[in-house]
Amino acid sequence: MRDELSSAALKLLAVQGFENTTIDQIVAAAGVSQRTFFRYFKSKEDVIIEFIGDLGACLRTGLAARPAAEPAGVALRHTLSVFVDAYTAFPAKSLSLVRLTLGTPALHARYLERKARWQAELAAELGRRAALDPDTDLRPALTAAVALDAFDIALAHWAAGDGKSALADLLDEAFALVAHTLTMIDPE
Amino acid sequence: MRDELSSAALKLLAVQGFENTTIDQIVAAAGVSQRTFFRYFKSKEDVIIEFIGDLGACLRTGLAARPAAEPAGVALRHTLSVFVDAYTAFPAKSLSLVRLTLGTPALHARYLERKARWQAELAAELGRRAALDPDTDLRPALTAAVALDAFDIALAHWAAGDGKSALADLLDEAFALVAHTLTMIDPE
DNA sequence: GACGCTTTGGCAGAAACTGTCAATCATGAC
DNA sequence: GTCATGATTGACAGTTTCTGCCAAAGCGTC
Repeated sequence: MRDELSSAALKLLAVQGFENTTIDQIVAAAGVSQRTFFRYFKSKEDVIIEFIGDLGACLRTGLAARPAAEPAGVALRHTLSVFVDAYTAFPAKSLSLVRLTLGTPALHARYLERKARWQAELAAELGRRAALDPDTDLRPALTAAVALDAFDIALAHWAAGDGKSALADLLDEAFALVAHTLTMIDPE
Repeated sequence: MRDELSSAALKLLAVQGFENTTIDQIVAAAGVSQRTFFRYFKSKEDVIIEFIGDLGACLRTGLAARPAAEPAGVALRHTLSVFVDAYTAFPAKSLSLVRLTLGTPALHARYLERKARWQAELAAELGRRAALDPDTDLRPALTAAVALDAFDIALAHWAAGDGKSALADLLDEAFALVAHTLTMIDPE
Protein backbone atom coordinates (compact mmCIF):
# COMPACT_ATOMS: atom_id res chain seq x y z
CA MET A 1 0.00 0.00 0.00
CA ARG A 2 2.77 2.36 0.92
CA ASP A 3 4.69 1.23 -2.13
CA GLU A 4 1.61 1.66 -4.26
CA LEU A 5 1.20 5.24 -3.09
CA SER A 6 4.89 5.85 -3.49
CA SER A 7 5.13 4.65 -7.06
CA ALA A 8 1.95 6.46 -8.06
CA ALA A 9 3.33 9.66 -6.55
CA LEU A 10 6.73 9.29 -8.20
CA LYS A 11 5.20 8.73 -11.59
CA LEU A 12 3.04 11.83 -11.34
CA LEU A 13 5.70 14.03 -9.78
CA ALA A 14 8.28 13.13 -12.39
CA VAL A 15 5.91 14.07 -15.19
CA GLN A 16 4.02 17.06 -13.82
CA GLY A 17 6.55 18.45 -11.38
CA PHE A 18 6.13 18.87 -7.66
CA GLU A 19 4.03 22.00 -7.32
CA ASN A 20 1.71 21.07 -10.16
CA THR A 21 0.76 17.76 -8.60
CA THR A 22 -1.84 17.65 -5.86
CA ILE A 23 -2.42 15.03 -3.23
CA ASP A 24 -5.83 14.42 -4.74
CA GLN A 25 -4.25 13.42 -8.03
CA ILE A 26 -1.88 11.04 -6.28
CA VAL A 27 -4.54 9.32 -4.20
CA ALA A 28 -6.84 9.12 -7.22
CA ALA A 29 -4.08 7.35 -9.15
CA ALA A 30 -3.50 4.99 -6.24
CA GLY A 31 -7.21 4.46 -5.63
CA VAL A 32 -7.16 5.37 -1.95
CA SER A 33 -8.44 8.23 0.13
CA GLN A 34 -6.46 11.33 1.01
CA ARG A 35 -6.53 10.35 4.65
CA THR A 36 -4.67 7.16 3.87
CA PHE A 37 -1.91 9.09 2.15
CA PHE A 38 -1.24 11.18 5.23
CA ARG A 39 -1.17 8.07 7.36
CA TYR A 40 1.88 6.85 5.49
CA PHE A 41 3.58 10.17 4.72
CA LYS A 42 3.82 13.14 7.00
CA SER A 43 3.80 15.54 4.09
CA LYS A 44 3.91 15.72 0.33
CA GLU A 45 7.65 16.25 0.47
CA ASP A 46 8.14 13.07 2.46
CA VAL A 47 7.30 10.85 -0.49
CA ILE A 48 10.43 12.05 -2.23
CA ILE A 49 12.66 12.79 0.71
CA GLU A 50 12.31 9.33 2.25
CA PHE A 51 14.26 7.83 -0.63
CA ILE A 52 17.21 10.15 -0.37
CA GLY A 53 16.78 10.59 3.33
CA ASP A 54 16.42 7.24 4.99
CA LEU A 55 19.97 6.34 4.17
CA GLY A 56 21.20 9.05 6.48
CA ALA A 57 20.04 7.15 9.50
CA CYS A 58 22.91 4.70 9.14
CA LEU A 59 25.57 7.34 8.57
CA ARG A 60 26.55 7.64 12.19
CA THR A 61 26.51 3.93 12.84
CA GLY A 62 28.49 3.44 9.65
CA LEU A 63 31.13 5.88 10.80
CA ALA A 64 31.19 4.32 14.26
CA ALA A 65 31.88 0.95 12.67
CA ARG A 66 35.09 2.17 11.04
CA PRO A 67 38.40 1.37 12.75
CA ALA A 68 39.27 3.97 15.35
CA ALA A 69 42.80 4.37 14.00
CA GLU A 70 41.58 5.20 10.50
CA PRO A 71 42.06 8.80 9.41
CA ALA A 72 38.80 10.71 9.47
CA GLY A 73 38.86 11.42 5.74
CA VAL A 74 39.19 7.75 4.86
CA ALA A 75 36.53 6.73 7.33
CA LEU A 76 34.12 9.35 6.01
CA ARG A 77 34.72 8.35 2.41
CA HIS A 78 33.93 4.75 3.26
CA THR A 79 30.88 5.76 5.24
CA LEU A 80 29.48 7.68 2.28
CA SER A 81 29.74 4.58 0.15
CA VAL A 82 26.30 3.49 1.31
CA PHE A 83 24.91 6.49 -0.54
CA VAL A 84 26.99 5.92 -3.61
CA ASP A 85 26.01 2.27 -3.74
CA ALA A 86 22.33 3.01 -3.25
CA TYR A 87 22.34 5.61 -5.99
CA THR A 88 24.32 3.67 -8.53
CA ALA A 89 22.21 0.57 -7.96
CA PHE A 90 19.25 2.29 -9.64
CA PRO A 91 20.83 5.05 -11.73
CA ALA A 92 17.79 6.07 -13.76
CA LYS A 93 15.45 6.34 -10.81
CA SER A 94 18.09 8.02 -8.67
CA LEU A 95 18.89 10.57 -11.33
CA SER A 96 15.30 11.61 -11.77
CA LEU A 97 14.81 11.83 -8.00
CA VAL A 98 17.94 13.91 -7.52
CA ARG A 99 17.06 16.23 -10.36
CA LEU A 100 13.54 16.65 -9.01
CA THR A 101 14.87 17.37 -5.54
CA LEU A 102 17.54 19.83 -6.62
CA GLY A 103 15.18 21.55 -9.03
CA THR A 104 12.28 22.04 -6.62
CA PRO A 105 12.95 24.69 -3.96
CA ALA A 106 10.59 23.13 -1.42
CA LEU A 107 12.16 19.71 -1.85
CA HIS A 108 15.67 21.09 -1.88
CA ALA A 109 15.00 22.89 1.39
CA ARG A 110 13.78 19.71 3.05
CA TYR A 111 16.69 17.74 1.74
CA LEU A 112 19.17 20.28 3.06
CA GLU A 113 17.55 20.18 6.45
CA ARG A 114 17.93 16.42 6.53
CA LYS A 115 21.53 16.78 5.49
CA ALA A 116 22.07 19.20 8.36
CA ARG A 117 20.89 16.52 10.78
CA TRP A 118 23.25 13.95 9.35
CA GLN A 119 25.97 16.53 9.65
CA ALA A 120 25.24 17.01 13.32
CA GLU A 121 25.32 13.27 13.92
CA LEU A 122 28.55 12.86 12.00
CA ALA A 123 30.05 15.74 13.96
CA ALA A 124 29.04 14.11 17.22
CA GLU A 125 30.61 10.83 16.18
CA LEU A 126 33.77 12.55 14.93
CA GLY A 127 34.02 14.36 18.23
CA ARG A 128 33.71 11.06 20.06
CA ARG A 129 36.35 9.41 17.91
CA ALA A 130 38.84 12.21 18.40
CA ALA A 131 37.90 12.87 22.02
CA LEU A 132 37.05 16.48 21.25
CA ASP A 133 34.26 18.53 22.74
CA PRO A 134 31.99 19.61 19.89
CA ASP A 135 30.76 22.54 21.97
CA THR A 136 34.11 24.26 22.10
CA ASP A 137 36.03 22.78 19.17
CA LEU A 138 34.90 23.67 15.67
CA ARG A 139 36.76 20.83 14.02
CA PRO A 140 34.20 18.02 14.32
CA ALA A 141 31.45 20.17 12.82
CA LEU A 142 33.71 21.52 10.09
CA THR A 143 34.97 18.08 9.15
CA ALA A 144 31.46 16.67 8.89
CA ALA A 145 30.28 19.66 6.90
CA VAL A 146 33.12 19.48 4.40
CA ALA A 147 32.63 15.75 3.87
CA LEU A 148 28.94 16.15 3.20
CA ASP A 149 29.61 19.11 0.92
CA ALA A 150 31.94 16.96 -1.10
CA PHE A 151 29.17 14.41 -1.43
CA ASP A 152 26.55 17.01 -2.28
CA ILE A 153 28.67 18.67 -4.95
CA ALA A 154 29.60 15.33 -6.43
CA LEU A 155 25.91 14.48 -6.51
CA ALA A 156 24.98 17.74 -8.19
CA HIS A 157 27.62 17.27 -10.86
CA TRP A 158 26.54 13.68 -11.32
CA ALA A 159 22.97 14.80 -11.93
CA ALA A 160 24.01 17.73 -14.11
CA GLY A 161 26.06 15.40 -16.29
CA ASP A 162 23.23 12.86 -16.59
CA GLY A 163 25.30 10.30 -14.76
CA LYS A 164 27.97 10.27 -17.44
CA SER A 165 30.76 10.36 -14.86
CA ALA A 166 30.51 7.73 -12.14
CA LEU A 167 29.31 9.11 -8.83
CA ALA A 168 32.05 7.25 -6.99
CA ASP A 169 34.72 8.89 -9.16
CA LEU A 170 33.25 12.34 -8.65
CA LEU A 171 33.18 11.77 -4.90
CA ASP A 172 36.78 10.58 -4.93
CA GLU A 173 37.74 13.68 -6.88
CA ALA A 174 35.97 15.95 -4.41
CA PHE A 175 37.50 14.16 -1.43
CA ALA A 176 40.95 14.50 -2.94
CA LEU A 177 40.45 18.25 -3.21
CA VAL A 178 39.48 18.65 0.44
CA ALA A 179 41.78 15.94 1.80
CA HIS A 180 43.94 18.39 3.67
CA THR A 181 41.01 19.83 5.56
CA LEU A 182 39.66 16.44 6.55
CA THR A 183 42.91 15.65 8.36
CA MET A 184 42.46 18.59 10.72
CA ILE A 185 40.71 16.37 13.21
CA ASP A 186 43.23 13.53 13.14
CA PRO A 187 45.54 13.27 16.15
CA GLU A 188 49.08 14.68 15.95
CA MET B 1 3.53 49.17 7.39
CA ARG B 2 5.91 46.44 6.44
CA ASP B 3 8.00 47.24 9.49
CA GLU B 4 4.90 47.24 11.64
CA LEU B 5 3.97 43.76 10.46
CA SER B 6 7.53 42.63 10.83
CA SER B 7 7.96 43.76 14.41
CA ALA B 8 4.57 42.42 15.42
CA ALA B 9 5.47 39.08 13.89
CA LEU B 10 8.90 38.94 15.51
CA LYS B 11 7.49 39.70 18.93
CA LEU B 12 4.91 36.93 18.69
CA LEU B 13 7.22 34.40 17.09
CA ALA B 14 9.92 34.91 19.67
CA VAL B 15 7.46 34.30 22.48
CA GLN B 16 5.17 31.61 21.13
CA GLY B 17 7.46 29.89 18.67
CA PHE B 18 6.97 29.53 14.94
CA GLU B 19 4.43 26.74 14.60
CA ASN B 20 2.28 27.97 17.46
CA THR B 21 1.81 31.40 15.94
CA THR B 22 -0.77 31.88 13.20
CA ILE B 23 -0.99 34.57 10.59
CA ASP B 24 -4.27 35.64 12.14
CA GLN B 25 -2.53 36.42 15.40
CA ILE B 26 0.13 38.45 13.65
CA VAL B 27 -2.27 40.53 11.59
CA ALA B 28 -4.50 41.05 14.63
CA ALA B 29 -1.51 42.41 16.55
CA ALA B 30 -0.60 44.68 13.65
CA GLY B 31 -4.20 45.73 13.08
CA VAL B 32 -4.33 44.86 9.40
CA SER B 33 -6.01 42.21 7.31
CA GLN B 34 -4.49 38.88 6.42
CA ARG B 35 -4.49 39.86 2.77
CA THR B 36 -2.19 42.75 3.53
CA PHE B 37 0.30 40.43 5.22
CA PHE B 38 0.66 38.30 2.13
CA ARG B 39 1.14 41.39 0.02
CA TYR B 40 4.35 42.13 1.88
CA PHE B 41 5.57 38.60 2.61
CA LYS B 42 5.38 35.64 0.31
CA SER B 43 5.03 33.23 3.21
CA LYS B 44 5.14 33.02 6.95
CA GLU B 45 8.78 31.98 6.81
CA ASP B 46 9.68 35.06 4.83
CA VAL B 47 9.18 37.37 7.80
CA ILE B 48 12.14 35.72 9.51
CA ILE B 49 14.20 34.70 6.53
CA GLU B 50 14.32 38.15 5.01
CA PHE B 51 16.47 39.37 7.88
CA ILE B 52 19.06 36.66 7.56
CA GLY B 53 18.54 36.30 3.87
CA ASP B 54 18.60 39.68 2.22
CA LEU B 55 22.26 40.10 2.97
CA GLY B 56 23.07 37.24 0.64
CA ALA B 57 22.13 39.30 -2.38
CA CYS B 58 25.28 41.35 -2.04
CA LEU B 59 27.58 38.37 -1.50
CA ARG B 60 28.46 37.94 -5.14
CA THR B 61 28.90 41.62 -5.79
CA GLY B 62 30.97 41.84 -2.63
CA LEU B 63 33.25 39.08 -3.82
CA ALA B 64 33.46 40.60 -7.29
CA ALA B 65 34.62 43.86 -5.70
CA ARG B 66 37.67 42.24 -4.11
CA PRO B 67 41.03 42.56 -5.87
CA ALA B 68 41.51 39.86 -8.48
CA ALA B 69 44.96 38.99 -7.18
CA GLU B 70 43.70 38.34 -3.66
CA PRO B 71 43.70 34.69 -2.56
CA ALA B 72 40.21 33.24 -2.58
CA GLY B 73 40.24 32.54 1.15
CA VAL B 74 41.07 36.12 2.03
CA ALA B 75 38.52 37.51 -0.41
CA LEU B 76 35.81 35.23 0.94
CA ARG B 77 36.59 36.13 4.52
CA HIS B 78 36.29 39.81 3.70
CA THR B 79 33.08 39.21 1.76
CA LEU B 80 31.50 37.50 4.72
CA SER B 81 32.19 40.54 6.86
CA VAL B 82 28.92 42.08 5.76
CA PHE B 83 27.16 39.28 7.61
CA VAL B 84 29.34 39.57 10.65
CA ASP B 85 28.88 43.33 10.79
CA ALA B 86 25.11 43.09 10.36
CA TYR B 87 24.81 40.50 13.11
CA THR B 88 27.07 42.15 15.63
CA ALA B 89 25.38 45.51 15.08
CA PHE B 90 22.25 44.20 16.83
CA PRO B 91 23.47 41.24 18.87
CA ALA B 92 20.35 40.65 20.95
CA LYS B 93 17.96 40.69 18.03
CA SER B 94 20.32 38.68 15.85
CA LEU B 95 20.80 36.04 18.51
CA SER B 96 17.10 35.48 18.99
CA LEU B 97 16.54 35.35 15.23
CA VAL B 98 19.35 32.87 14.70
CA ARG B 99 18.19 30.67 17.54
CA LEU B 100 14.64 30.73 16.24
CA THR B 101 15.82 29.86 12.75
CA LEU B 102 18.14 27.05 13.79
CA GLY B 103 15.58 25.66 16.23
CA THR B 104 12.62 25.56 13.86
CA PRO B 105 12.90 22.85 11.20
CA ALA B 106 10.75 24.72 8.69
CA LEU B 107 12.78 27.90 9.10
CA HIS B 108 16.07 26.05 9.09
CA ALA B 109 15.12 24.38 5.83
CA ARG B 110 14.32 27.68 4.19
CA TYR B 111 17.49 29.24 5.46
CA LEU B 112 19.59 26.40 4.12
CA GLU B 113 17.95 26.71 0.75
CA ARG B 114 18.83 30.39 0.65
CA LYS B 115 22.36 29.55 1.65
CA ALA B 116 22.54 27.08 -1.23
CA ARG B 117 21.70 29.90 -3.63
CA TRP B 118 24.40 32.12 -2.22
CA GLN B 119 26.74 29.19 -2.57
CA ALA B 120 25.88 28.83 -6.24
CA GLU B 121 26.47 32.53 -6.83
CA LEU B 122 29.74 32.50 -4.97
CA ALA B 123 30.82 29.44 -6.94
CA ALA B 124 29.99 31.21 -10.18
CA GLU B 125 32.00 34.25 -9.17
CA LEU B 126 34.90 32.10 -7.96
CA GLY B 127 34.87 30.29 -11.28
CA ARG B 128 34.99 33.60 -13.10
CA ARG B 129 37.88 34.88 -10.97
CA ALA B 130 39.95 31.75 -11.50
CA ALA B 131 38.89 31.24 -15.13
CA LEU B 132 37.57 27.78 -14.33
CA ASP B 133 34.51 26.12 -15.78
CA PRO B 134 32.14 25.36 -12.88
CA ASP B 135 30.51 22.62 -14.95
CA THR B 136 33.59 20.46 -15.12
CA ASP B 137 35.73 21.68 -12.22
CA LEU B 138 34.54 20.94 -8.70
CA ARG B 139 36.79 23.52 -7.07
CA PRO B 140 34.61 26.63 -7.36
CA ALA B 141 31.63 24.87 -5.81
CA LEU B 142 33.71 23.22 -3.10
CA THR B 143 35.44 26.46 -2.18
CA ALA B 144 32.17 28.33 -1.89
CA ALA B 145 30.61 25.52 0.13
CA VAL B 146 33.49 25.32 2.58
CA ALA B 147 33.51 29.08 3.11
CA LEU B 148 29.79 29.17 3.83
CA ASP B 149 30.11 26.15 6.10
CA ALA B 150 32.74 27.97 8.08
CA PHE B 151 30.34 30.85 8.47
CA ASP B 152 27.42 28.64 9.36
CA ILE B 153 29.33 26.72 11.99
CA ALA B 154 30.72 29.90 13.45
CA LEU B 155 27.18 31.24 13.59
CA ALA B 156 25.84 28.12 15.26
CA HIS B 157 28.55 28.22 17.92
CA TRP B 158 27.98 31.93 18.38
CA ALA B 159 24.29 31.30 19.04
CA ALA B 160 24.97 28.26 21.20
CA GLY B 161 27.34 30.29 23.36
CA ASP B 162 24.87 33.16 23.70
CA GLY B 163 27.24 35.45 21.84
CA LYS B 164 29.93 35.11 24.48
CA SER B 165 32.64 34.66 21.87
CA ALA B 166 32.71 37.29 19.15
CA LEU B 167 31.29 36.09 15.86
CA ALA B 168 34.24 37.56 13.98
CA ASP B 169 36.69 35.59 16.11
CA LEU B 170 34.78 32.36 15.62
CA LEU B 171 34.71 32.94 11.88
CA ASP B 172 38.45 33.63 11.86
CA GLU B 173 39.01 30.42 13.78
CA ALA B 174 36.91 28.43 11.34
CA PHE B 175 38.62 30.00 8.34
CA ALA B 176 42.02 29.19 9.78
CA LEU B 177 41.03 25.54 10.07
CA VAL B 178 39.96 25.28 6.44
CA ALA B 179 42.58 27.66 5.06
CA HIS B 180 44.37 24.93 3.13
CA THR B 181 41.22 23.92 1.30
CA LEU B 182 40.34 27.46 0.32
CA THR B 183 43.65 27.80 -1.53
CA MET B 184 42.79 24.95 -3.86
CA ILE B 185 41.31 27.40 -6.33
CA ASP B 186 44.17 29.86 -6.31
CA PRO B 187 46.46 29.80 -9.35
CA GLU B 188 49.68 27.81 -9.16
C1' DG C 1 -15.08 68.25 -7.81
C1' DA C 2 -13.36 64.70 -11.39
C1' DC C 3 -9.83 61.73 -12.62
C1' DG C 4 -6.13 58.36 -11.95
C1' DC C 5 -2.99 55.79 -8.87
C1' DT C 6 -1.87 53.17 -5.00
C1' DT C 7 -3.05 50.83 -0.88
C1' DT C 8 -6.16 48.12 1.72
C1' DG C 9 -10.08 44.98 2.92
C1' DG C 10 -13.22 41.31 2.23
C1' DC C 11 -14.57 37.32 0.11
C1' DA C 12 -14.23 33.03 -2.07
C1' DG C 13 -11.52 29.26 -2.92
C1' DA C 14 -7.54 25.91 -3.51
C1' DA C 15 -4.47 22.96 -1.25
C1' DA C 16 -2.02 20.83 2.64
C1' DC C 17 -2.75 18.87 6.68
C1' DT C 18 -5.25 16.96 11.42
C1' DG C 19 -8.69 14.88 14.58
C1' DT C 20 -12.49 12.00 15.10
C1' DC C 21 -15.50 8.41 14.36
C1' DA C 22 -17.68 4.77 11.82
C1' DA C 23 -17.14 0.87 8.59
C1' DT C 24 -14.54 -2.90 6.97
C1' DC C 25 -11.72 -6.79 7.22
C1' DA C 26 -8.58 -10.33 8.64
C1' DT C 27 -7.29 -13.29 12.47
C1' DG C 28 -7.97 -16.37 15.82
C1' DA C 29 -10.72 -18.33 19.99
C1' DC C 30 -14.48 -20.88 21.34
C1' DG D 1 -20.01 -21.19 12.36
C1' DT D 2 -19.79 -17.28 15.08
C1' DC D 3 -18.16 -13.91 17.76
C1' DA D 4 -14.60 -10.85 19.75
C1' DT D 5 -10.40 -8.25 18.78
C1' DG D 6 -7.34 -5.41 16.61
C1' DA D 7 -5.68 -3.10 12.57
C1' DT D 8 -6.60 -0.71 8.23
C1' DT D 9 -9.30 2.40 5.67
C1' DG D 10 -12.74 5.99 4.44
C1' DA D 11 -15.60 9.93 5.21
C1' DC D 12 -16.33 14.23 7.19
C1' DA D 13 -15.40 18.47 9.34
C1' DG D 14 -12.19 21.73 10.56
C1' DT D 15 -7.72 24.55 10.70
C1' DT D 16 -4.07 26.95 8.38
C1' DT D 17 -1.46 28.77 4.70
C1' DC D 18 -1.75 31.12 0.51
C1' DT D 19 -3.96 33.19 -4.04
C1' DG D 20 -7.17 35.66 -7.24
C1' DC D 21 -10.53 38.95 -7.75
C1' DC D 22 -13.05 42.96 -7.07
C1' DA D 23 -14.74 46.82 -4.41
C1' DA D 24 -13.69 50.65 -1.23
C1' DA D 25 -10.75 54.19 0.63
C1' DG D 26 -7.08 57.49 0.62
C1' DC D 27 -4.28 60.85 -2.11
C1' DG D 28 -2.28 63.89 -5.33
C1' DT D 29 -3.22 66.48 -9.88
C1' DC D 30 -5.68 69.15 -12.79
